[in-house]
Amino acid sequence: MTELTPTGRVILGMIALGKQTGYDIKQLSDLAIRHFWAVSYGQLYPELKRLEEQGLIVGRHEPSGGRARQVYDLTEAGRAALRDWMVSPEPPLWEVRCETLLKTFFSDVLAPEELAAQLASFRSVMERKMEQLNAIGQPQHAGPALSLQFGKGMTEWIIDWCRDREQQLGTAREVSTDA
Amino acid sequence: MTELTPTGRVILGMIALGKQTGYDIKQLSDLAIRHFWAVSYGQLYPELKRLEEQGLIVGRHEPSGGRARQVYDLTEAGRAALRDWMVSPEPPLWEVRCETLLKTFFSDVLAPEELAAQLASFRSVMERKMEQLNAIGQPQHAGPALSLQFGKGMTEWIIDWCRDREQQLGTAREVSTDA
DNA sequence: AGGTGCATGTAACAGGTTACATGATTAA
DNA sequence: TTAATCATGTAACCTGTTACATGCACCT
Repeated sequence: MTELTPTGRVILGMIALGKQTGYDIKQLSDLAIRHFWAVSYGQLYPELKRLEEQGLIVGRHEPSGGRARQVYDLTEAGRAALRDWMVSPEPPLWEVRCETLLKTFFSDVLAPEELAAQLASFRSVMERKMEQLNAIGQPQHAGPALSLQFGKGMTEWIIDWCRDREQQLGTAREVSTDA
Repeated sequence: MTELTPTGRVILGMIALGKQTGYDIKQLSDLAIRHFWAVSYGQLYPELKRLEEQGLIVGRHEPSGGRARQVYDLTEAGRAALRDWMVSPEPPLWEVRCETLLKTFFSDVLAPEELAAQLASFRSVMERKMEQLNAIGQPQHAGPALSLQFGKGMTEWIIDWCRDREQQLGTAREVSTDA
């Protein structure tokens, strides 16, 4: 069984969706999946070569004009490896790194309005993310549409949570100044 | 200004909360913050030494019985560095890596029940996480309580989302078999 | 002529995980 | 006596980011 790296999986999936060059894959990744999976050129291009060595993809040189351009397709082995991963029963990876939650955890050394400011800063990051998600428009395929819907839903949930906490922190402040 | 690594920040925060040894910090990290921030020994111990070299913490050797034990405290510089980070207006880091969303994005090559199975597998990961969060009990401090509340809320939101999608996929299946 | 987009690539670095090694203490 | 817990540490590895370098094509 061929071992597939995380980035390798993304590449196979993207090629299956019809993205044929490293550049194309990067474009779509940044637009549509970076909310839950980041891809960088530093991983992408070396990984394309590795996948070709493993026989999971085949590339052909197909310049567009005088511009160098490498076009990839899945091999049968590649298609099989993608499918194996897609239906694998292994517990899926789920990782979150949230600096604001870390600060929240340690926030007993902060004044209420300082914590509120941190939550507001986080909220504005999420609001910008929401704008980007809204700018995408309805995807043609069901899979991308579903994952976009998840992204919007979760982002909204987080925005609401922050707003609620900020308000509570503000109210608590007022009450304690009144007293 | 002293540059603080991500793990360095966690350490300073944890020492401020009264955790004095590498082991203690790791215990509390695994219990309470691993849902949004992971810490490993391989980072922890080298980082403790680096922080001491930088003068942000001071350690003293304080064996418990014949058992080697290094106890750390914040210095004034360390307390200042922690505070600087805590109130920093920089846009905070927010990163998610979700394998199931990746599969969802590529799911047009799957049958509906195969995608549903993937979502169910993800849901069971989140349900186990929820059990762990429920096992924690009400924290004494406000910060930890807040971050726990976030963790529970977001986990529940995800569980609900998965259940809804699974049901829709099941229903769609029935309808299409009926037709 | 110059800026944006298409297109590929790498070197240096940062950050983190896994697996292993070691050994004392404490409770069953 | 033996298993769990306390306690520290590192080497090898993996994965990924950042910053840079290169150059053509197309539009204005």
